Amino acid sequence: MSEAVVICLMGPTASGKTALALEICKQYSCEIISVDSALVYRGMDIGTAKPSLAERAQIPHHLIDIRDPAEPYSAADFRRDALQLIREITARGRLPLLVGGTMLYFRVLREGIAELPAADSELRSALNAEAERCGWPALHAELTRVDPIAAAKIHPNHSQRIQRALEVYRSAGVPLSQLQREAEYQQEPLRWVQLAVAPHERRILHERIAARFDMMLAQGFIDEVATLRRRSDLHAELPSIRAVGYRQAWEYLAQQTSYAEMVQKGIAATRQLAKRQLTWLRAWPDLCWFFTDAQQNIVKSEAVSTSPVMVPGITIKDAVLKYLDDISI
RNA sequence: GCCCAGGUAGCUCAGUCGGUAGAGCAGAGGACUGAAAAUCCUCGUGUCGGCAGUUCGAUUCUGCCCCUGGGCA
Repeated sequence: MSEAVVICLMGPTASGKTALALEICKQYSCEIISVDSALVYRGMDIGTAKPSLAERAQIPHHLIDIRDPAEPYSAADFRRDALQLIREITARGRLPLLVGGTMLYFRVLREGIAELPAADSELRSALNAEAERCGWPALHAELTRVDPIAAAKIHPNHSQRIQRALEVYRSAGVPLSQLQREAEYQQEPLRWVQLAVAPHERRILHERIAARFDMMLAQGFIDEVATLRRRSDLHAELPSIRAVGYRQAWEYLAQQTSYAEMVQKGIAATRQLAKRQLTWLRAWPDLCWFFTDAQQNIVKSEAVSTSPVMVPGITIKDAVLKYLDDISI
């Protein structure tokens, strides 16, 4: 029996992944697995550009609306959930189509993740309190004593990673670097088809991001955030509320910024997200790239092994479907 | 028309007691193992509004002009 196929559709935010995924679903019998750390949250729809209920009624979508905004979700949770879904979808005789822009999730899914203690909110507050008193470089110095290998890879200002490394050491009693070294990553026996889509010019992506943010505002994004703010248990430190757009709207509703400033900062934060996603993608192995113009037509493409000729000028939908056909999916 | 305050990086502004200038934001590049839409690192030459004067040397002082606020008429 040949190994199961998994299609990954990656790209920066606002590159058109969602629409393209639905086109792929028209040709192949797929179920979509969302690879997105913000789409997991219920009640966060407009600002995350979540696929509509109508779209989700057409094609099964997974890992959307699976958490309350007060609850955490992690890369390790994602790996477990996604592998389970891939098995189930394949068993149904369908094709898993993974779509999203959370590149750490894609990496952890393919390459595995070490067995580590889960996040511990009490330990984290304790570490935050210590950092408040003596600063992160002092905690980095402590990490150098207990786990010099991890400390060498972490910048003294990198609060989040210093905190995590100390959290692991204190709760497991073993250095993070040792647990990572001892981890055995088993490769899943899957055939990965990895597609990347992005505008060939940054300017086009920036225009799409600005237009989409304006559209979200017109669709009632501020009301959506106001509804979240009415809950007493949500606050600005939660991963959900720190999401792009939500953080800025939250500050605006708390009267910490003007409306104009909120719009400008929200758009800038989205651009910065897209830039980080592109940094991941540039270094990603075995990607088949599709670069588009403002009309979502192909400007050029870089296929990996089979290198089908991709005619510039055809739509990205046709180009991707042709590619999938060429490699006999 | 007169008076006042300004005109310095894409934006907001600091500064140079005369020796051609630097922060924040934006932007670019990079990193990334249970918060990842997170978090962190690196990157700053721009007719210092224009013209003239003083000076070895002017973005800085002086004069005139232009522009933008605000005030008085």
